[in-house]
Amino acid sequence: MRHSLTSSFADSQLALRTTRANLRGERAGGEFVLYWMQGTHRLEENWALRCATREADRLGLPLLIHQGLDPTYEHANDRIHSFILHNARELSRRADKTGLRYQFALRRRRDDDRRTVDRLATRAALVVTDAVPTAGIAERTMRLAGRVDCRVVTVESHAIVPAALFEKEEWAARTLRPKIMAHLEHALEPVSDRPPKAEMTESLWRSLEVDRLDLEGDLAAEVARCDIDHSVPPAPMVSGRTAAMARLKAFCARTLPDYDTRRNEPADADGSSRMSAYLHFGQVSAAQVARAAIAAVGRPAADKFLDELVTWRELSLNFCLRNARFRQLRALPPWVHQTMEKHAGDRREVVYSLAQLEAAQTHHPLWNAAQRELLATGIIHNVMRMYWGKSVLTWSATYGDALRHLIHLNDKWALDGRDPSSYGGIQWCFGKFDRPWGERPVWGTMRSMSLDRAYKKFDAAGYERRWRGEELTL
DNA sequence: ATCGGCTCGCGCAA
DNA sequence: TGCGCGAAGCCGAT
Repeated sequence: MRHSLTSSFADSQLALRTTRANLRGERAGGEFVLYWMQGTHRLEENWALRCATREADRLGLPLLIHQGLDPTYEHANDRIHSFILHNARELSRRADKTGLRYQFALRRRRDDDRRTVDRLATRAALVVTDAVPTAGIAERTMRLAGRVDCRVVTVESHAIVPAALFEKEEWAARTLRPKIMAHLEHALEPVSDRPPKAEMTESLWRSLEVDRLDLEGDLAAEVARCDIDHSVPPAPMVSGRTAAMARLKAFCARTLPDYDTRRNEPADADGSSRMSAYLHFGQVSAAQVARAAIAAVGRPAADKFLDELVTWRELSLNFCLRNARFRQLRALPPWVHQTMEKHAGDRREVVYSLAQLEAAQTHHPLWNAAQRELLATGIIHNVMRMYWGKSVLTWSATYGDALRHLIHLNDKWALDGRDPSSYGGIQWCFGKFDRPWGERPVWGTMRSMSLDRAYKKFDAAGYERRWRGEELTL
């Protein structure tokens, strides 16, 4: 059964996901409700958009969806810029068809201090935006909330089960799993989406036309004109909802039935869902992915995939929401700190600089293959990601260097860089969510993993061949 | 090929 | 207070 947005189910979800970012009131005489789209780049199953739509209806105002892209975010580059811009083109076309007003502003130069959102906010009754703890979004939101003189609220759309239900930092997957799974079925019930009742007049739409980018233009040329790092080229993966849904459909039909075994084979190009980039930018909702998986193979069969998509993904969100130090060693549990202290002086077999790691110039061909996959595609296969991270842990002068280098490489090159799941995954390599294991040099009691042993477990040679160098095909 | 020990602490049962 | 248990490991004994 489908719920309308006025049902109590949607009401309670929305209430759980919504937080005020300042204590100001609605602006009297505001001309529209502004949804500032920061972290959830979709028009469906977007709780912030639902919130903004409902507020617009309550106030009898039209709704403006505004998305902006600045050159100032950390590692701003062609890969991330073009992934966002190509999705924006699709959003714009879809908005036109569904009666939504969507616009995109591209700030090309760092010295351009125009603040499009501020200007829009001075005419809005209130601002609704996405609640995301990473990628600088929470900080950007708080700065705006302090500057503008109207209400700013944030809405969380990342999780299937509202993150607000879990107030404290979870210890491990096993502590969150039973709680989150108890809510899953209910949380997956679909809610229908409708455009706001009040249409925006053409004159209002035209009067808001400041810095509005023509998304039908040459997007590559737009990216080239931006004051960003042009050394990170666009990834081959096609951005946008259409591509994401096609990939999801293929994955559900072809891979999901044998997911338990195929997921452990990094040489199998179609063995994993490859949804992480789409999920990171919110181009599709995790709930939709989960529903598709369950519809395809049913409940026990989909459980392994759901454990990753729901439990581990939302464990990472909980981590980044509840632990402000999610990018630092400080976030790790006491037993890790004790063992790091004890082994800080252990001799490292090799120490690589960030530049050597980035250039995939280590002594180990399998590690270099994973790094090349990252450089070429913006993705490292799930299984290889662990070996990639665990290896750097032992190849750095300090644990802090290792963590910084991994976060740098991932934030800069990965399409899901800056996602909570990325930080959760990297920190897992340092013992987060894990338990201690047998003590060894450098590793201490952190779980060790050996690249050399990988050849006995899966077709590491095949993976190595696949990412030998020149081949950049997916 | 399989098994246990390595080692910690949460969260539940009692 | 005790006890079971845990993303994917490693190593050595059998």
